Amino acid sequence: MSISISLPDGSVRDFDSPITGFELASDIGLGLAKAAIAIEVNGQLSDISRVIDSDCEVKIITRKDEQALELIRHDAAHVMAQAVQELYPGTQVTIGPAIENGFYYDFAREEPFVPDDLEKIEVKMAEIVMADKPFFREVWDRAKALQTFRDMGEVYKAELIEALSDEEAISIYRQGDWFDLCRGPHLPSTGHVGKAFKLLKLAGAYWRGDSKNKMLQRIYGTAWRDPKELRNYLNQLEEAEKRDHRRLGREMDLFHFQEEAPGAVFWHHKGWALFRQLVDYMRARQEDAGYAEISTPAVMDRSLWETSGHWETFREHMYTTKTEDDRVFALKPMNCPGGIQVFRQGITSYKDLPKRIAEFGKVNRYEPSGALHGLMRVREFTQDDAHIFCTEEQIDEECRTVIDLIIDIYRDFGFEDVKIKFSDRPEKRIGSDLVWDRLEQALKGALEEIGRPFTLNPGEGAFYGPKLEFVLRDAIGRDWQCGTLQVDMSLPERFGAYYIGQNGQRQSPVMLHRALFGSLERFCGILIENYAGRLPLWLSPVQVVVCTITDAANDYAREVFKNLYDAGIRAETDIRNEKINYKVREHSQAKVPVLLVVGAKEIEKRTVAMRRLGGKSQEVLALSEALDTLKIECLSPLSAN
RNA sequence: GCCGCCGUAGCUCAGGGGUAGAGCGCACCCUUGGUAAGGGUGAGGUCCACAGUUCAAAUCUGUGCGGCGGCACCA
Repeated sequence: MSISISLPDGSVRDFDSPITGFELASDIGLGLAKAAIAIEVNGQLSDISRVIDSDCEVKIITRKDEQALELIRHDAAHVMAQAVQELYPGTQVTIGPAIENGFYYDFAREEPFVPDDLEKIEVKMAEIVMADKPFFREVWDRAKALQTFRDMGEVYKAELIEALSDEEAISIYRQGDWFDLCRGPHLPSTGHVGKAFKLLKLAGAYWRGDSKNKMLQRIYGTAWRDPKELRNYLNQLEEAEKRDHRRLGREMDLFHFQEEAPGAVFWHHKGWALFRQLVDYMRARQEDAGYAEISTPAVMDRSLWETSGHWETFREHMYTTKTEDDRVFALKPMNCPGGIQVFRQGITSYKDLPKRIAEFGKVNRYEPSGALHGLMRVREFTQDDAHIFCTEEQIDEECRTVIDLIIDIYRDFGFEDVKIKFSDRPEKRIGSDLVWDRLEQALKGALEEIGRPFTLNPGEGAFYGPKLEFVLRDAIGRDWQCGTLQVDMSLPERFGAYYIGQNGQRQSPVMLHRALFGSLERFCGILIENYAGRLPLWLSPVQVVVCTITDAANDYAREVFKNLYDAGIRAETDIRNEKINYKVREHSQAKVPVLLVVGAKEIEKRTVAMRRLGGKSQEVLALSEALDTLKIECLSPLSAN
């Protein structure tokens, strides 16, 4: 019997009998054998001790490889579990995978862990790592495994074993006296975890991710190849914290929240300036794209929500109010029912379709308290909503136009990386399966025609129709869901909306629901974080501050300001009795993109000293020249097109 | 909603069973200074709310509200 193993460099090695990964590495070189921590067999990561008994492609994994991180993290989870069980006897282990940037382990224990426990656990983990116990893999008989874990009182592990299919091997990994049910693979020994790990936070997590189940205690940690990488990562976390829109919102005087209005934004003048910019921009884009803007009531009678189906499918998220005369009203959680009422006025001919009706609608949704998060998840927000009423034949083109518009608009805000998710029928839905078939087909068809890649999100559609979601990636690699496009035949029918077809008969239109920013509030949050507060000039709440060197320049500063104001630039003057250093520092920290400094020299020559945010130096320009430059730079991308 | 942590000056935070603290900010005064903090003086607090324990509660206990980190949710 001979086995031939091909290596990544293209070479092939033949062996007379099965060999382990370690033996293979030794055969290649002693240095490699020393560095080897795992192998990849036909692309599948595996223990270094694994026996190779057939022809295959093998890659020896060392600490330098990307896969090493996954192993280190997974092993760190095991080491943590052992540490926890040694420190807190009676604690049950459940699952503990490697995740992006780290790992976690879920434990079942009556008493809660407290933050101080993390330090103790870390110390114990370090001991286990120092002990450098080898990981041994064992395959157990199902009955034995079940019995063993049950005897140990590990009911969650027993449940996991029961859930494993018959053909799946029940593997156990042992590290010293401690062992765990685990699919593997693992590093050669606990020592390989190294020192670059840190426990980060405690959290609750439902068993198997289901809120009907018991809540477990999760401990999150991070682990890296070496302390330098760890430090790097921790710095990254700090940096991310600095661009947190909630912190910047306060520092830049954009908005605030307070107890009496949980999940609702108090927009300050500067934040509102940003918000208004977004609305102005979108309004112009939509007008160009043939939309007509409307506005509909915030509070409407219950009967309308019963007709729309919201009362049935969405009620727990709706704010309602009962009036003196015993009528029940609801605060709108969506704009679509209102939009349909406008469409229903008068008689629409097929010649009038498509009708694109837009609304910057403020909606209120009673979100679970734990979901609230700054501007990103609120209970009251504004959608750049629109409803396109069209014929079934027009779905395709309208969808394609919307998709193009979204992509184009995101680009104007600096987001190039946009992903699309396609969601089909959910369990809780209205409308017949036949209609769902047609709508899903139509939406998917439009997407395919455009030729943009998309991923499938089964069962995640809206209750009235399938949808697309547009996910953009920000400057530090986080994904945000913003735009959405939904196809709907149910609501128009429910409300008896119709148009007169070519044959003179009433027809029910198709309704496309779409939002591009999604929530204006959230989009503001995303922009703030994406730019770390340094918004592009056209979006900046304060574009220019005119700073004086001494109060002899006050009049000139006012004149410069007047010029800026007349040019439509959002400007302020700073004529306080402070040194220029102080003013520069303060406005720089407030992320003002342009400072114009004026003193005696500038007055005399009618110039300004322009300093840009982040710049080290300044440029002295004639006032008129500075105005011309700024006028152009402050324009929104709209005018540039 | 669930688990854990937290709530003290405008902000960031220290303290802690018996007159409430710092830095920054703010006000006033001095200073008119050329590109990331000039100096001095001063004002500012129902220590989240309610209940309980106690001679005495900002401090301990409970409940509520809110925030933070996760989980679940995001139609």
